[in-house]
Amino acid sequence: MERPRIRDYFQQDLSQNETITPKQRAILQASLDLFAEKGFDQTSTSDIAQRAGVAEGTVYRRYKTKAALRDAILAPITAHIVPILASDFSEDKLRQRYPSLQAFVTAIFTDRVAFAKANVKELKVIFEVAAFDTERREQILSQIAPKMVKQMGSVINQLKADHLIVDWPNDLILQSLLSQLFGYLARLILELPGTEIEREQAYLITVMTKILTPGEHDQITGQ
Amino acid sequence: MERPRIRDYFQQDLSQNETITPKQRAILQASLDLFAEKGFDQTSTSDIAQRAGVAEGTVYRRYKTKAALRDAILAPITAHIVPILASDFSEDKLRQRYPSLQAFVTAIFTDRVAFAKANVKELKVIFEVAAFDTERREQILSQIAPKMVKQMGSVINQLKADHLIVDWPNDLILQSLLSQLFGYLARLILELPGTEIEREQAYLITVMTKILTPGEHDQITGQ
DNA sequence: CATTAAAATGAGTTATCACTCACTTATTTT
DNA sequence: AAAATAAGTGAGTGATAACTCATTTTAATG
Repeated sequence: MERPRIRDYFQQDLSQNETITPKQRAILQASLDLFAEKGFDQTSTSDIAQRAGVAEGTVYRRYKTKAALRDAILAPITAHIVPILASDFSEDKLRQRYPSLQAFVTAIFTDRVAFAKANVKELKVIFEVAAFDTERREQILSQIAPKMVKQMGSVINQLKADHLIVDWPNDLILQSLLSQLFGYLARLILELPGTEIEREQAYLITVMTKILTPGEHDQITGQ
Repeated sequence: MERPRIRDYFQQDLSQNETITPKQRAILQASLDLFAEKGFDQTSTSDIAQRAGVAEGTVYRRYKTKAALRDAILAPITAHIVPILASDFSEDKLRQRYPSLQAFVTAIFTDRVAFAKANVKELKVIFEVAAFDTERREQILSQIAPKMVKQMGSVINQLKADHLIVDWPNDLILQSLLSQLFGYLARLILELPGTEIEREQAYLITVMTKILTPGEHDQITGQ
């Protein structure tokens, strides 16, 4: 159940070249918390200073601008979200052959959901950027999407060869999987009321398995 | 293919009590456009004035604050999104019995997707508010969710009685449907690259039909 | 056409907030 | 322990942006 947190990768990143003081760490933590709570624009640098228990000048010691501060938070997310979401993940989970579709779906999803849970704040910050900054959104996507399509694609092809999965184009398969995951994450991030996480998770796996099971309804309708 | 637009309901709302001048209309339109493009905080009132072709003072004539301006845009959305998303919709589409699951899904989704397409800007503004304003999010949800659950629930029950749909709790059924819709809308709103709308829509219906078709995989797994 | 009311204007005010800098405190080096 | 370097401070600054108001323009009314 121990999941890597983006925070940890951040620490790791820094300790190689530079050191980070406790106050600077407090500033990063406060920024992350506040950006996730109120959004970037609604968070002032004096808010951050107050929450971190430092003077406002200290906020500007390491990071020249407020935007740079956000970038510092986002950097490890975009840098490590790729290995976590695709590569690293593939090493552990994608190499092996899956006996059943259910096994595949369960492996993938318990993993991804746990990761998301451990990094809700970071995801919220990255979603805010992606929502209104077109350039950055495309940049982030261009980092993540191709690798993911490739990695997952190979497993899907394997499952296709074993006739364990529906014979749809890979991008469409990924899309419906991601939609379900995305819908689940949205409820998680927004803390929608009446959400019983355990029950949902089990259901999510059932639904996705069902989507992917080969069957009679598999021809894609419409013109 | 003619879909009601939130804009129209807005106009309708106003013309009952007060009149709205062309300049005030231009201000509302400019606000909506800019809020959707850049986000609320990144839009200044002088931006709005410029886009609308009026003086900045004019912006403040009817709406005392910038927030009130956003509220004025949001009001008809939250007020009419309920009838459109649930009631009105139920009159037209939910009353009739559906011969097949596919017919049901197609009816529902072509409808909802067309509506969303016609109101992308409004949805974007409402999502921004919902993302960081907890109170408003809950308020909006409390308006929409129960009615939707009730309306859709009756149709789902009908389909259940005819054994046309999987025997899951209604809230879980709605959830997976909404996840797929939500995932689709996200791609639509964010204009993700490589999105072929027609193909996606057909696929969406196929996936949702598959989810809802009764079958062997229907017991919900997990502890 | 004259009068009155409403709408619109834009220069001006106030407040906020990102950011700076001269200075103090802590830490490391010699 | 003295000197040097780095970290931290907080009052201050400039710019921006929300908002006001005295005045002008437009529209409505008799």
